[in-house]
Amino acid sequence: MESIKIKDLDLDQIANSGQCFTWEPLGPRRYGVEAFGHWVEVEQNGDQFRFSCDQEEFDQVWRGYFDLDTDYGELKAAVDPEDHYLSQAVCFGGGIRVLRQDLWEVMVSFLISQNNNIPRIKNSIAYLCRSYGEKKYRCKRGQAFYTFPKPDDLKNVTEEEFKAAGLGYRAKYLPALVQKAEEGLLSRLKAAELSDARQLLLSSYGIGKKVADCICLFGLHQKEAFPVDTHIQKILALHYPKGFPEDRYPGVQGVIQQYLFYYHLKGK
DNA sequence: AGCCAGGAAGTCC
DNA sequence: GGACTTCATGGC
Repeated sequence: MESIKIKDLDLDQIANSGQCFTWEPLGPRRYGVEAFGHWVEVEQNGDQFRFSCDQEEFDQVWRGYFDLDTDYGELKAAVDPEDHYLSQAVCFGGGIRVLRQDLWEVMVSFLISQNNNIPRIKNSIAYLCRSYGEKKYRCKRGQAFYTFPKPDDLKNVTEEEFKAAGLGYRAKYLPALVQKAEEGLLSRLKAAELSDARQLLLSSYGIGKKVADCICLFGLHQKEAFPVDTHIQKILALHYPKGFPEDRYPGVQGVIQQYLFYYHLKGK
């Protein structure tokens, strides 16, 4: 595919934003990305991007995955200019978008993420993909890649086997989630309102408020979800002692949350 | 070496 | 319903 211009997208920022864990760094501003059984290599040069796929796959898979039909410039322009911390955060991480990832992959990834660090989460997920995902090839005679295992691929995996992925005490949560997926949890989540989706998730073993909100935001693309993790807690305590003014950003709180999170994670 | 990690369940009161 | 403890273990 020929080079295309995309605004408000920075691959390095997204790769390090803690919302996706399987991007493979291939070089400067260049990543291999797997989603929905497809593989693509993307390279960035300023606001110019090269996708290794053809136009049809781009329109069918990657335009949606990178959320390219959403205008993030408009959203950023609505940030309160008197909110200096948020303004700096947006300036620092303005190339972050909320990806439209696979729901099941997000559920498992963030179930694993609790009280965990991002490099370790990536290692665990890579292990799960290698062990239980489908092996595919980037192109004819190309290098192999592994898809994220589906619920069916995991239904006979024991807690002990999950521990081999380095999940620690989180391993016991996974068989329970697989079971719920087999019982149709995913389709119910997709059909639910945000508050109902949250409740459904909260009733799953090992999923609490923060993980539920992450799944709503990253897996269901409910951008009003505002996950509060350790980083956001520290930001709130320091910069928003009266609480963050979520009301000012109706429907896009989750995107704002991402700017704040990334700034605290990678900025100073 | 020791602290921390995109927290949640269990156990008190 | 809140505060406090426990939970595995790799990364840095």
